[in-house]
Amino acid sequence: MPPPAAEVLIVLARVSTGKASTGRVMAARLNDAGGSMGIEYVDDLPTFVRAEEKQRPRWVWDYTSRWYPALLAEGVRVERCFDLRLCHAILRFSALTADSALAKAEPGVWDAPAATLQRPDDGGALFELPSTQEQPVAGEADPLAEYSLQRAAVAASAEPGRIGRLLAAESAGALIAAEMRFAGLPWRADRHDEILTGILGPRPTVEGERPAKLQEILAKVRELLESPDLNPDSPADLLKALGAAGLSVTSTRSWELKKLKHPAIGPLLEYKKLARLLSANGWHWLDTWVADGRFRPDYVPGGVVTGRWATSGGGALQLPRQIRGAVVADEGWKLVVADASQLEPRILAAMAGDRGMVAAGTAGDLYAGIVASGAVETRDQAKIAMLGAMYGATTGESGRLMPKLARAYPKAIGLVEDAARAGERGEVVTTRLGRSSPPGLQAGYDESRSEAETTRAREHARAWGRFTRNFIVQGTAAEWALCWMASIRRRLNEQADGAWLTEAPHLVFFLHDEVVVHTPSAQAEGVAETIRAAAAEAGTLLFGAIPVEFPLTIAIVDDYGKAK
DNA sequence: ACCGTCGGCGCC
DNA sequence: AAAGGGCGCCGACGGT
Repeated sequence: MPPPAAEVLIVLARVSTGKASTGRVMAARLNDAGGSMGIEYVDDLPTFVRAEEKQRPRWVWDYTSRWYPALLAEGVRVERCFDLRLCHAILRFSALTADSALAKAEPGVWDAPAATLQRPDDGGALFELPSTQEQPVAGEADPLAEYSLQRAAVAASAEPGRIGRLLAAESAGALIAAEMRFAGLPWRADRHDEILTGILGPRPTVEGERPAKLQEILAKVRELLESPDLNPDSPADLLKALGAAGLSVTSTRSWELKKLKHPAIGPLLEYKKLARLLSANGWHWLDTWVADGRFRPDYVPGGVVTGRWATSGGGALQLPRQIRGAVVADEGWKLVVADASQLEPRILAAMAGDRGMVAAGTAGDLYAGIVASGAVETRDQAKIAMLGAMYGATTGESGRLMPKLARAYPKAIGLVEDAARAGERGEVVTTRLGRSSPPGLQAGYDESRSEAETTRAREHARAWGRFTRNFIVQGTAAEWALCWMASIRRRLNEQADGAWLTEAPHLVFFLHDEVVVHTPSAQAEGVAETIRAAAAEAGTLLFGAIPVEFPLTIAIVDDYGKAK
């Protein structure tokens, strides 16, 4: 199904009279040149959207999570949208649209950070301003006016294709985030409880009491450190006890403690491990975040400056491997777990057009390919050197190995080095599709200041350089992942033959370079192929004909714990 | 009792 | 083994 030849847009805005929201919605139809095709007022939005969706319009609205969850709850999906707030955030800072009226305007309501916006289901209108007669939102919050500003910014851009692709991918991500929350990640509370019980002991009957295994280990630690009242959850208390036992450390970080030789260290590290599991993903987490066999975190597209998603609630992007066994497919269904292997270095190679590094990755394992080229001696060295290049390591083995990489792959390493230098000078850097780093640093520093001030300013500049260095890689990888997911969604939707979202294969989880699709068992193999085809499409969308490969590791499993 | 910051650690 | 990028969440802690 190609998109309709002449795209129709429908801009939605809530209607208010005076202070009260009426529940009515204004729907303004635009042709693909942005011209008005008429306005109507709608009382029953789900019915309207369901009917219009047959013409495959692109819905334009202020904020996807204010509109879409209610539609999903009524059994209505949409194929495409523009999320004006997310797109505004991109266009506001993109170097590709820096000359636009949008970018030059004073900050307004469309620049409000996501965190300050009201929750979608709290009933209030997002940008509602007082008025006395029936009309959409007033003044600068008018979505029609905002849409034309955005349209003009894209049209006048040096790279309208790239920036337009980014806005479409970002908006598709917003739809996916809402759909994933709606569907939920299948979660078996009984399995979770079994895992916790196996590691920590049974759930304590008294609130706040430590589980048996934790209690046991704590007793051992207290005895070996001769601190009967030690609270190991308090870094200050622990530091004091360690000092009294003759152990000199300045922090209680695990990797610092590992260096120490003392009989209490083993049990102490064990305690920390278990205490972490209990506090972060224990029974309290289960009670709070899992309901009706589903975990429904709140995904926040565009929540990270680099374009990565954030989440709020339940720490969905930090699910420890220990408990992934609780993510279990429904009876007769499977989980298809796919992750992009070595995504960021491959992205870097493609962005830089570094044929040597691209070639190193074609055989499968990029790090093995780097070793084969003779740049470094072991796979571990290749990995550490690459991470150092992308994060800006200056010391240790990583810092020592990086120059070797720079000699072997001057274009790829040169790209991140240039990004770092640009950041140090206070310049912005831009991803492949056009997301720019925020203007953050005052350029230069005054050499006439004191030595200490100069040192501090220089260190600050270097830290900002490490950020911009990483930004272009992490940000472009995030764009690849958005295109990948949007393509998976579109393909699954086309194959679903009209079946409702949760009755057909659908995305249930996303983790930067990894997706999980919940699917009827019989379709799992086909889903895997769909995911592979989508990865190839994402590569082409970003890099055109450059022969760079993005190989996937795909597992078809009953539970997420078996995926890796 | 509530709020913001810090140390620590989980994920990529 | 651990220093470089990006996050969110926990308990502890110090303030009000």
